[in-house]
This record gives sequence, structure tokens and C-alpha cells, in this order.
Amino acid sequence: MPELPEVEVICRGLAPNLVGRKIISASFSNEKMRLPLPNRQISKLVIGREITLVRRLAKFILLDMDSSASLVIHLGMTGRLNFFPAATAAAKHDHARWLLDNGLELRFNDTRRFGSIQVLEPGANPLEVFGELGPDPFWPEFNADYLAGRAKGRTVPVKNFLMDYNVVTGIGNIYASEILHTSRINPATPAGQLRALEWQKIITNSRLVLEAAIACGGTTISDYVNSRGEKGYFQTRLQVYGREGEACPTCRKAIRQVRLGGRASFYCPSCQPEPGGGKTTRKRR
DNA sequence: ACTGGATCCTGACTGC
DNA sequence: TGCAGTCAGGATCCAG
Repeated sequence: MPELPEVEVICRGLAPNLVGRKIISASFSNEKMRLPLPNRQISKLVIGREITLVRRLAKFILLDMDSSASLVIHLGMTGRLNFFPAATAAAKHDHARWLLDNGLELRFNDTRRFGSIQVLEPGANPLEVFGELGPDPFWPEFNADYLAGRAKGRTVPVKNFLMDYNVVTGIGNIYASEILHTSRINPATPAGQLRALEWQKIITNSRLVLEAAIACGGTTISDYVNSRGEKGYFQTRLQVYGREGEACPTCRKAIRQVRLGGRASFYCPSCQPEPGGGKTTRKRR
């Protein structure tokens, strides 16, 4: 699943191929997606319209149309967007195809169907499409005061706090582990226990880690490729994610894996000591 | 209001 | 080779 850097890279790859193009027609598989397809809105506000801008909001990809509506795509865990000549046979799990006025088709392929396709109508309340979104990590609203305020009294592990998109958007399971390792903060630390200095480290490192990942074209783990079918190579730069038992790049101690909020979490027990010297539940098996 | 766990779905991988 | 079990980038729903 693409996190913020992957979605950003995909948007940048899509833009030159989409801006100024007109969508001639659309076709869809009959498979049920996470959300029902907005067929009526697509016919009315997307088909026959020109794409004026491609942009990212949180992990959503927005294709702004000259109808002032936006086609909103979320990739979920396994979603991909690629261009194919219209005559190319559809692949398994191709759930949406948009024919462009240059003979290419933009295709949305999503094995697990956790992705979604929505339409943001002109003048509609964005809340209905996006829900309650926290700030983007690159926005000035993502600051230590804001985080300390949101975390006040919360006992949830800081890693899960950072993955909560009501708090901040775009940080997923991989980068949450990476950001906390760079910040030398144990992922199980209750969010409400962090001090202003630690929040500041998290903010600074979020931006550094995410920017570096964008510059590398994102992280590739099995499914993810960008819109030109190229894999990112940030996975070679991951410090802890997926590296249980390997040496921490900073101190050479063995990296550990624990489950927090049901998600695999990786940290260095030496660089990121347990909060208050306590113990985290070790990974089973 | 918060929290952790289950859930949606397919496919890859592991161990027996 | 086959089968069962586990796990995977996200987000939502539910019970406690």
C-alpha cells in the first residue's frame, strides 16, 4: 500500500500524461469495491470533460476536471494506476478503465479491492468524500503544539497515533516505523507521554524521511509500482521496517519486531529504549 | 471519547 | 505437490 511518498510519486507521474487530456469514456468491472461506484456522477461530471490538474490530498489522488468536479481515487493497499493502449486486453483485477483522447487508457488495478473511486462534486462538502482529515506532514499546521494538543491524555502507542489519519495524513505502517527510529523514540510510547522536543523531532524527521522516499520514487514492496510501471528503491534505504534480526544501521544491535494495534512494528531496542524502562509485548512465534 | 481487535479481499509465502 | 495457516502498504466498524 502506497503511503504518502508513493501517492505523491504516482501523482507526479500521472500529471504530464493526464493534464489537458479529455476522458472519452469509462468502463468498470462488476466486482464490488470498498465503496459503490458513482456511475451517475462519472457520466455527468467526468465523461467528455478535460482534466485540468492532478494533485494529492492525503493519500487520495484527485483529477480535477473542467466541470469543477474531481475524480478521487484511493489506492488502498494494492491499487495501481497505469496507461495502456486501448486495444490491450484488460488484466485480472482491472476494475476501472478511462479512455483518453490520445488513444491510451488509464487503468485502475486493485487486487484486494480496498481502494475506492469517488467524485467530488462542485460545491460539495469535502468531508463527505475525504472524512475528517488531519494536516499533511508538510503543512505548517503539523507542528508541536498541534500534536501535543491532540495527544493529550492519549494512551495509544505513538506509532498508531501517527498512522491515524484524523491526526496526520499520509503516514502509514512503513514510514511510521522509520520516522520513529530516526527520532529515537520507542513506537510503543503512549502518545500522551511525549514532550514538545520529541514532537519536534517527529515533525522534522517525518519531513526528512518522506522527502527522501519521494526522491527515491517511493518504497517497493511486492505490489507497488509507479504510474510508469517503475519500482521505487527506497526499500534499500529502510532502516528498520522488515528488518527484524538485522543490525540497526546506527548501533548494530538486532532490530526487533512487535505488533502494535495489530500491525507489524520495527524498532531498535538500543536506539529506541522502552518508555520508562518498561517492556513491550514481544512478537509471538 | 478511546482503545484494541475484527473485518473487507486476494495472493504470496511458510511449514508440515 | 498439496493443504492449512499466516501475513501484507489502509481504513472502518464494533464492543467494551
